[in-house]
Amino acid sequence: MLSKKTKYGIKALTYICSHESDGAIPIAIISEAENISHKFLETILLTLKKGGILSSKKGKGGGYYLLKDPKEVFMSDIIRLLSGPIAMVPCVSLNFYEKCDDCPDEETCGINRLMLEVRDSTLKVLKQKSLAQLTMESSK
Amino acid sequence: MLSKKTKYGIKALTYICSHESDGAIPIAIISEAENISHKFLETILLTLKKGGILSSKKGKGGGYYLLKDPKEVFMSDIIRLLSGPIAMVPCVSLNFYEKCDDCPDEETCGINRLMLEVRDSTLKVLKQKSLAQLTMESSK
DNA sequence: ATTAACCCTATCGACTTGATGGGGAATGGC
DNA sequence: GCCATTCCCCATCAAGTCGATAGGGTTAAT
Repeated sequence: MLSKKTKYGIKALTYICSHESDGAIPIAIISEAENISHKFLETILLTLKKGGILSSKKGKGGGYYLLKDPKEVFMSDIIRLLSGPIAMVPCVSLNFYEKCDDCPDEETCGINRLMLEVRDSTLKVLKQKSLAQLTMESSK
Repeated sequence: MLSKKTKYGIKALTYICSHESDGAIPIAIISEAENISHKFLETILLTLKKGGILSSKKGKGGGYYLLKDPKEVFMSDIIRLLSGPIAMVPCVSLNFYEKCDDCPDEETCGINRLMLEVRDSTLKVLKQKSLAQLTMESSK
C-alpha cells in the first residue's frame, strides 16, 4: 500500500508544479490547500529536497520550488525517495538490493524470478509517467 | 514489500505441491524443511485453508494437502489471501475496494489513474503464474 | 483410550506510521 | 541591526502491524 507520506509527496509536487509561475511556495500554503499536516509535510518536502527534486529559499518570500524539469521527474523517482524500494523483495531491488536472509540461492528461487517480473512491469509504468503528465491530468 | 507471512505461504505451498504424492503433510514437516516457525506457519496454512486452496486431515497421519489443481492456483490468489489487496491504493482495488478518505473525486485524481495502471500490469504477471509453474521452477 | 495432528485465542516485543512540539538558523525588509 | 518569516532539525508520542510464542481445545486414526 502507498503510504500517506508518498501520497502527500505526490500531491505536494503536483501543487508546486501547477503553481510554478508563482515562484517559491511556502509549506503553509501547500499544507492548507491539500489538507496535509504542516509538520508532516515539512519532513516530506525536506526529503524531496535532499533527493534533488526540490529546492528551497529561506526567509520572507521563501518556500519550495522545483529544481528539475517536471517532464524529467518520474513517479518511480518520487516513490523511491519517499517509500523506498519498488520491488517486493529486496533481492530483486535495483536501488536497494539486499540478499534475502532465508533464501539460500537466488538462481533457483521461484519467488525471486516472479518478483523480478513484477518489478519490471511496475517500473515500466512508473518510469513513463512524469510529474508534468500527472499534474496535467489532475488539473482537468 | 512482501511480508514473511506471504513468503512463507508460497514456500509452504510449493513444498506441499512437490510432495503431493505423499498425501497429507503435517505442519511440523514443512516448518522444519522450510525453516518456518511452527506456530506462525499454522496460522498461514489455516488462512490458505479458509481461502479454499488447502484442505486438512486431523488426527494421526493427518496434515495439509492441496484442494485445488496446482495449475489453477495463481500467485494473485495466494497473495490476496495472505497480504490483502494487490493495488497500491484502496480506490483501485478490485477485491478490496474502498474510497480514499482524502481524495474528493476519483475521476480527476492522477494518482488513481496511475495506480490503476500499476495494478493492471502487476496483476497480469501474478495471474499468469500458477503454483504448478513456480514449483517446477524452484525444484530445478 | 491414547496420541498425533489440526484449530483457536491471547499476548509480547520490535518496528513503522502519521502526527506534533520546541527550538534553531538563515534570509529579506525595514 | 532588528525582526518577522520561513526553512530546518530534534525528540517524542499514540496507534497499528508484524513476526513469534504460549496454552489449551478439538478431531480422528490406531
